[in-house]
Amino acid sequence: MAQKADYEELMRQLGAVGSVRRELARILPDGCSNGSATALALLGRDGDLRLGGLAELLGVDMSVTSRLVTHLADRGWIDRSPDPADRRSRILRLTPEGRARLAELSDRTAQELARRLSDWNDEDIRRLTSLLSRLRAGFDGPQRTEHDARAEPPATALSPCTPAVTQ
Amino acid sequence: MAQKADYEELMRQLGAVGSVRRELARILPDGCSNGSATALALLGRDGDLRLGGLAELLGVDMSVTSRLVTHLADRGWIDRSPDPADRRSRILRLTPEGRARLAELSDRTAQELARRLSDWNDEDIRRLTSLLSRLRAGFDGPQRTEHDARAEPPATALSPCTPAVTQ
DNA sequence: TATTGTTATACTCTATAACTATA
DNA sequence: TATAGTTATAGAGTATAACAATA
Repeated sequence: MAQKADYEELMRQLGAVGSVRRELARILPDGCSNGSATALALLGRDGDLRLGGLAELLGVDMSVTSRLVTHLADRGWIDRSPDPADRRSRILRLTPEGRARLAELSDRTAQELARRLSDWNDEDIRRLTSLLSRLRAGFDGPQRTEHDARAEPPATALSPCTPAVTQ
Repeated sequence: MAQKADYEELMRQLGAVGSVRRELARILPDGCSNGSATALALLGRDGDLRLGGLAELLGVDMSVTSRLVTHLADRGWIDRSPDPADRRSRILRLTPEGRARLAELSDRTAQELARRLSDWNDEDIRRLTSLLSRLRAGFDGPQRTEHDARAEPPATALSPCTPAVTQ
């Protein structure tokens, strides 16, 4: 186990991520919150999803995701086709307009990050991404105590994109 | 400049930090939000601060900080003594009760992080902390465009605690 | 005049709970 | 009975703007 001071410092830096995200959101166009942008990106990367799956990827409650999805559908960026396998669900998919929107968002975001992180090399960025992915994996699911940790299933749906190797 | 896909993935992982922080906040005692805990930690680490300085360290507006500080003072965890150098300001300082509270919070947080990140070694944690510190540094202050970036002063008050070396 | 801090207000994001429809 | 999703509501957390006191 690491030193307590190391954990404290990690906590402080995690808190600062909030202001970074708010700053990044400033460059997004109208109708595109951070949540909208993330949802579009996930649908662009992972293809068709159901609401629950998207909620899990976003790391927020289904109720939050439901309203977000309504927002995106109202703007014509996604469509919701019936799920033939389960009539309670619908399949979420980017429309061509949504894909164009996503491309624009990606451009803006990449441009802003390149500007803000001009002194970072590719390796730095990938390393941070990988570590954040591992961090998230550690917080998946509800709290399992140290007692039942080994009995737990390996937590499927959220497999990080970056392999998350230690080094 | 990194690949656009790398930036996109970084964005997604930054978004996930929110749910990690919410999960961590669940173990905090009543009256202690993430903001309260962070403010106590900063006052514990950096000693006396004025409201503006604390706001800058927290990365939020002074109005937000003002209410947070009132909350902490109401609970007797900090006191606000007059600043002899500037009668508009007050000096914020942990009380003994605040220090005890902070110790308890640190214990809980370290315990929870140790549990969640049981497969992390000290080096992993320090690396993530260092990278987040650099990330934050890149987003300091208002947006400076690439045109006036060099004319900008070096942004004093927020020197990251971790040296933020590239490796 | 400019700066430090406070307060009022509104906006965004989030979870909880009650509900509907389907499995 | 259990699950997927929707909606109503409430609670954090945040910024903007108007203001007071002081520099």
